[in-house]
Order: sequence, then structure tokens, then C-alpha cells
Amino acid sequence: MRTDMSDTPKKVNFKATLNLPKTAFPMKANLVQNEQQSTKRWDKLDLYNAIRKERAGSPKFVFHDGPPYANGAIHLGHLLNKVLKDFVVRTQTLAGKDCAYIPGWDCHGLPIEHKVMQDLGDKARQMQPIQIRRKCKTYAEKFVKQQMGQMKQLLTIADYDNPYLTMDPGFEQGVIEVFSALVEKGLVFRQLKPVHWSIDNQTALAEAELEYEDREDTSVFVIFDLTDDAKGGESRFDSIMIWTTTPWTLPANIAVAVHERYEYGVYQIGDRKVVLATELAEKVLAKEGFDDLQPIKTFKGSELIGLTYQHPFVNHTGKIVHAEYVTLEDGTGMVHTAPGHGVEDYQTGLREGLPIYCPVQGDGTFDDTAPDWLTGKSIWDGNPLVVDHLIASGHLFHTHKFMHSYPHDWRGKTPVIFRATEQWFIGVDKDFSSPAGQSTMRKLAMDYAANKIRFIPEWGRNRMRGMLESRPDWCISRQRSWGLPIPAFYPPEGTEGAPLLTAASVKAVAECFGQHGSDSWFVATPDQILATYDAASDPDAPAWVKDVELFQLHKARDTFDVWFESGSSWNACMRKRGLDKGDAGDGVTDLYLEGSDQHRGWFQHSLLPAIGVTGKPAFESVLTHGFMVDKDGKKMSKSLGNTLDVADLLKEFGADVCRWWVSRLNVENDIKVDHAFFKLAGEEYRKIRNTIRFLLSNLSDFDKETDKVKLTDKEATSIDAWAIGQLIKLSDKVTDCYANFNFRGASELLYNFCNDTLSAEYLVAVKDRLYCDAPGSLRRKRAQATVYRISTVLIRLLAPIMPHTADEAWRALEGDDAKCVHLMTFQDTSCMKQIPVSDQWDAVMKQRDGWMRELEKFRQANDLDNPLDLGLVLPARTEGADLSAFDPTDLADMCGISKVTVEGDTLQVIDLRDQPRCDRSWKRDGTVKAYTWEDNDVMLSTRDAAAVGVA
RNA sequence: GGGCUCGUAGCUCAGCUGGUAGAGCACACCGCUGAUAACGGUGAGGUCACAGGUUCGAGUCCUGUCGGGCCCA
Repeated sequence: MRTDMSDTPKKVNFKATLNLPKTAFPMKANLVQNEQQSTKRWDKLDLYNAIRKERAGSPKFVFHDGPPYANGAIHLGHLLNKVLKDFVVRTQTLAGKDCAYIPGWDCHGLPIEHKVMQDLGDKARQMQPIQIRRKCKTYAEKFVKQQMGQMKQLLTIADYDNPYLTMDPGFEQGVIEVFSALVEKGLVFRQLKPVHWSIDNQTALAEAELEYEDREDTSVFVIFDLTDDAKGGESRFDSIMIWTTTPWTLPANIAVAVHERYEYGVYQIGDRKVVLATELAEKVLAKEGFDDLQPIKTFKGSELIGLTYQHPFVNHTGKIVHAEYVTLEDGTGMVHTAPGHGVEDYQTGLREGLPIYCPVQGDGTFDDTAPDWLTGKSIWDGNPLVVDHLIASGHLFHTHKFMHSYPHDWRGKTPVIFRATEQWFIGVDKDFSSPAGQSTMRKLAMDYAANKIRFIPEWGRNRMRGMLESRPDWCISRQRSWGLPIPAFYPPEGTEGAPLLTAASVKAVAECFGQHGSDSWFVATPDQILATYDAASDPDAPAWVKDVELFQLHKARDTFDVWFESGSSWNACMRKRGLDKGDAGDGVTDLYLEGSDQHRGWFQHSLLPAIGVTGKPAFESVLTHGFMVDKDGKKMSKSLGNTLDVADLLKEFGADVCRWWVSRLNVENDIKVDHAFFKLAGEEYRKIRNTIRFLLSNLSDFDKETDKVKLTDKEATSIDAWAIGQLIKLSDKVTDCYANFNFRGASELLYNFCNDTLSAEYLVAVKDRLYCDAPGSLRRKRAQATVYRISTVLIRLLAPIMPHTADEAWRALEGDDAKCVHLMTFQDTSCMKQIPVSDQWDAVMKQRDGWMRELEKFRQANDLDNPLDLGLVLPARTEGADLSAFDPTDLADMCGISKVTVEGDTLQVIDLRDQPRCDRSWKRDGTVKAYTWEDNDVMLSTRDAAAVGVA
């Protein structure tokens, strides 16, 4: 390194004469403490309601919160979901929309009841449902409060004073009203049907309440003998072989299903001629050592249909039927069919008019219609008994233990069975007269999913359609205490007849619940609950109702599937509060936003009731996000120990950093989570914060009223014009990203703008004039005006993502008394668009990269350290730009060098070390001369001499 | 097992309707010391999971395999 000291006889420090940056906006964010201050300030402002007032009359954006379950602390999934929702609320609000947001909680249901029952232990047996419900309510309230506190910590804005809870009387009324409307349309029915049954909890379970786990079971190959008349004169075959993995369902065997197009063969096994599918025969027969056994005869499955067989241990004659679902993947190609124990079996049973027989009781034991050696035994004990019995009677061909994935109760982790019980259903294939025409809920829903609803990402459409296509009728009843009662009444003893459940009776119950809450179902008498019901004027009432007194009725003991409650929130929350889109008041909302598991969950269970009642879907758009996985892409779970705690993250990084992390995610698919990614988000946050700090710190002597100079046409080639052009582009692109819920795109643009456009390009370039120009010089004020314009746009664009930091910066920019940034709209850039910007700038900035490389090369080759010791000679005519139209000082500042000369036709790097250096600006710009300043001999450039007043 | 989906530099991700691979971070080297627990410059990183196929040409289309996720069975 060489330093040329000869320019200055002694060091004179000009620092005090510079306009150095000054701001109260600190480099260190101290988010954890300061965010609390922001929250307090917003609370004092009553920010949520202040925004409502500010946006009253503006176009609405109707966004509806899907209720999380009121259980446990919030986890990363909540953080992601709630922050994304807050991005929606805040970006829509800053875009000028009136976006009310009511947070909701799902309060009823098995998980809470299960937990409460566990805590109560044996005491629970002595307790009445109403007592258990009160415990459940307290439990739910506790977690609503806890989760709400954590959501506030995430700096989400919502009407936290008026959330919707599915256990609130008003909400319950809204749910029952939806039910009443569905009853009116004839979509509700009661039917014996096999459902997933939890023996442990003695209740039917929804698909969503199941978990699949590996389990060891006994698989059996059983031979059924044909009845004598079915064997045929020639005795071409006399028995068939079925396969099942649930031997305990064999007592309920009613039929055997085959596929009419498959090929079946007759095989000699001992003294029996047994039929099974030829494709599977080799594999099956080998299990008992029958290798290379050739069929005596083969034929199509259709020839078997209609034959009958004798059940091996029940006095029943079974029938062979066709079923499409018979496959040649496992078993024998002949499927054991027990309509009381399987959905497909049940459907086959319905079609063939078979009895829906189920000898298994709610507690998992066989009833007295089962063979006496099974009666009273549990089905699990029944398995070996059945096997033994089959061995003894000579009907067992083969048995072995094997592992398979089997449904379990998601709470109790106990295996679930299929069992036929009387349940309430909503029929998705029932024809009904909807406002959208005569159709079925399935058809309408699929049509909406296919053509009308917007899915983000688009593949959600197919996923939704696939699920709608294959979903069964909706079983809405549960045998629990902690839920919304199904408002059905049964006749008194001695009276026969269907339960009372009509549109009018249900409506009356809705009114009662609205007034007194659904607890009234458990404490009030039927006549009290039906206070507003008049059986005489109800044309739908069953005949028996007119002959009895209402107080004699028996209340049903079923409660609703919680999906029906949350699925009615479009009515119970949005429509009842008058927040839905419409003039029509039909409960339609703009957007639902949840994890992709909700295609089957909340989305579908909201779509169906809404279509049933209003003929329209509850939402026009569906936005989904993926699930959190660990850094290796593996699913996160407490048991694997690869989760991160939200409370810890908030404490370590603060909400704005966590929110920034969310904004940076590609949210469509799986989301990898790791502590290191939060650290990275923290680094990026600091970069943005510092950039803002630098902007603010150069505005300490800027008065936006007097100093906001306009750029003239002549200044279209100034670096300020370029920056404004970039700013407008940023604003347009970011608001466009926001409008399309592309938060990742927005944060990337914002980050690159701060990191590149500002920090590396514009701000380093104008630093010299901001510091060294006379404070009131036009050039400096122009730069400050630009910095101000950048600040006012940038801070607002950042506000939805980092509400605390934006607020803090906004107050630093506009003063503590200024209107809160969260009440503002995005800066309208239309007047900035009047500012002339040269269309040659793109070409110039592109060339700048080349100049920088040349300078770097030269610096290394010539052992030069300081870029200010360099100059550039640039040819005027270059690709796409005429450099002679640009200010050479701007060009030099853009490269961080002392001087640019535009002349000749080749690029040249100049070593300026032989030129005098300005003691104040450290530049060697060719104008540096000797001056006397405060009795010192100093070297100053013309600009600096003027700035210190010696020129 | 089925439906949907993902697999691009060490890491996180862009790459629209097919035409010689991009960004940020990290890393290496260098500079500034008047944004300083900051700031700037330059650079090195990829047989685009694997295997086939369509095409003059594929990260981009098709088929299959492997591995992950969600939802079902």
C-alpha cells in the first residue's frame, strides 16, 4: 500500500463540515421488546376498528378465517397459516379494500372431550353430559385465550374482541339454521350404515378422525361349500375359497363377490373341487404346498353369479354376486362380503337387497344373534375362536399373521372397526331443488370446483374434484357429549314412528340455541326447547307428533360432526354478521386460505352445505399452503423431536423476522423448516432494516413541504430519475404480487430492491453528494427528495410483512403524531410517473457491470487499493445509450470512482494517483486546488471548497 | 395400493407456452473505515434425482424407477 501524503502537509479533519447521516431509528431492532410497545400503541389506537372506520364504504375484500382447534399451544403450522392470512388482510387493506377479519375457533369435538374425560378419570362415569360439557367449555376457553395471545404476538390484526367460537350460542344457531335448510331440501336422512367405529370411545368416527398405523392381524383363506342345488349334477365344483384379514367379520358374512369378467378355475384340494381366480391360484395354493396344481376347468366369473353356498358356521345361505371392486391383487378373487362391516360390502348389499347384518355391539362384543361360542366375546378374542372353529370344521385352507396399515382412532390410538349403526346423513347424491336448479350436491360441487372456483395453486382443482367424486354420503352424527346436538326428537314409549326432525322443528331448536346455547338441550325439556314450534302447523311433522304432548318426546343423543359446524361458518359467522360479499346475503366470501389437507376438510365441508342451502359455494377462491417438514424433507412431529417451538422462535427472533421468514417461503408445496432458516431470515431482515435506516438518516434535515424538488426533463438522465423509475417498477410489481397472494415474489422484489438497487447502486452513488454537497444544494435536495420518495413507498410496501418495523420507520419518517402507516394505503405512484426517466438507463446500468469488472481487473493488476484513485474514460456511443447525455459525475459515483470522462471510442481505466486529492471528499476529480480554510492549507475540489465557503 | 404434488449450485428457491442454466445466502479473495457488531467490489460453484422415449434440439413434454409430502384405502 502506498499513501501519497504530499498533497496535504498536515491532516485536516473535515468530518464536522459534512452532512453525515443522523437518525433515531436504531440499527439494532430489539424486536422482542419493541414489538410489545407497538402492540400497546396499536391497542391504544384501537387499530382494528380504526381501520374499519378508515375503510368504511370502500370496496370489500371478504376473507374468512378457518377455525383452528382450540387445543394446545400454536405450532409452526399455525404460525405459517396465521401469518399468511395476516398478509392477505394487510395487503388488501393497504390496497384500499375494506377487509374485515374475524378470527375463529373450533371448540367442540372429540379431542377436547377425550382430554377432559382423561383428566376426570373414573369420576367421569358418574357425571352427566351437561357437567362434562361445562368442563369442556372451560377447557376450550382456556386454549382460545392462550392461542389468541400467541396470535397477537405474531402481530396479526383481527377483531380479537369479537371472535367466532363454534360453541357460542349465536354461532350454534347459525349452524342449526343451515341444518334446517338442508332438512327442508330433503337432504338429511337416517340410515343403518357401517361406519368407522371406535370401540374405545363407543362412537362413530369421521374419516378425519382416523390414523393409519401398522398392525399385525390374522389372514385366513376359508372354503365355503356350495349348497347341494348349486353344485350341479356333474359335480363340476363343490366349493369356493375366500380370503379375509378380519376373521371376526365372518359371522356376518352374507355374500361372496366375484368379478364377472375375471377367469376362475376349479382346483382339486383334498376331496374338494374348489373355485378361485386362476391368476391368484398358484400363489394361494402354494401356501399349503399345492405346487403346480392345474385347474380342472376354467370359466368366467359371470358363471358363478347367483350360486349359493352354506355359511360354515352360521345358519345362513349365502349368495355369489358381482362387484366391480373385486381385484386380482390379493386374496382369491372371491371377496367375503359382510354388509354390516364394510362400506363396499354395504353398497353391494343395498344393490342386491341383502340384509345389513351386524352382530357386533358398540362395546365390540358379539350379541346373541352370533353363534353362542362367540356371544359376549370381544371381536379381538373372536378372531382366534373363529380360526379354531374353521379348523375344527375343516373349512380353513390357510392362515397366517401379517402386518398391514390399519385405521386407528386418532386420539385413543386403538384399532377401529366397521360396524353398522343408525346414523344421520347428508345425501350428496340426493336430487334436490337448489337455487342453481334441480341437481345433487355432488354434481353442483363438482361443477363449481371444475369451472367457477379459483384455486391457488391451480392443481387444487383436480385434488378437490377427485375428492368430491369419491366421497360417500356425509355421516354427520356422533355419539358424544361435547358437541352441537342433532335436533331430533323420538316418540314416547309405546308410540311408533320416525323421529321428529323437520325444517320447522329444527328452526325452533335453532332459536332456542341462539337464546340459551346448546347446553339447553341437556337441561331443558323438549317442550321448552321447542317453545316456538307448532306441530299443528307443520305439514312435515310425523303423524304421531299430533297425538302426544311435546314434553313426552325423547331428545336424540347424537351430536354433529364438528365439520358440519365449521363448515357452516360462512352462515354462522359471515352471513349472520353481515360480512359476506353480497347484496344477495348468500354467505359468499372472496377467499378461504388453509393447508392443503383442508381440500378434504374445511373447504369441502363448507362447499357442500353452502351449495345445499344457497346453491352457491361459500368461497370464490381457495388458497392452500403445504406442510412443514424438517430440513431433510421429513415430516415433523413431536415424537421425532424435529419440531421447533413457536414461543422460542418468537423470543429469539421476534415476530417481524418470523413473518419475513414466512414471506420468503415457497408456500405451495412442502416447507422445509430449520433453525438456520430463521437465522438467515434475521440476516435479511437486518439488511432491509439497515437500508431503511440509511434512507431515514439522510433525511434529518429534509423538509418534505419545502424540499421535495421536482425533477426536470433535463434531469431524466440523472441517477435520481433512474432510482424513481426503479421505485415505480418495484411498487407496481410488488402490489401486483400482493394482489395475487404471491408474497414470496413480493419479498424477493423488496429484498433485491434494498440490497441491490438501493444499497449497492443508488445509495452508494449519492452518498458523496448527500455528505459533501452544501446542505442546501439543489443536487443534494434532489437526492433527498428521491430518498424521501423511496422511503414513503418502500415502508408502506413492507408494512404488511413487517408491521412493527414499518410502523417504527414510518414514525421516524413522518413523526410520532403522523397517521399510523397501517391506516394508510400503498403510495399512489401515478404522480411519480410524471417524472421523466431516460429510456437509456437499462443499457447504462447493464454496461456498469462491465465497467466494474474492468476497474477491478485494473485495480488488481496495478496494486491499487482505493477506487477513488481510479478514473474511467468511456466512449460516448455505446450499446443502447449515448453517454454524453449523462452527467459524468453520476457515472463516476455509480462506480465509486473519482472521475468519468466521456470521449473517444474505447473504454480506458485511468490511474489518478498523480492527481491531487480533495481533503474533504477524498476524490481526485481534476478540480482539486489549494485553499486556506480555518488557517489551514488544504486541498479541495471546487464543489468542496464551495461547500465549506472558501471558494 | 389409489388421487394430488415435489426432487435444479453447499443451502433456500426462480426458470411462462421446449432453443447454449439464474438469484439470494453461504464460501473465497479484495476494498472502505464519514451507513461501522455496518457498507462496497470481484470470483469460484450445477452430467437440472435416476433410466428410457418424443424432437433438429428437453431442466422444460411422455413413460417408468427411486426418494419426500398431503389426502384417502
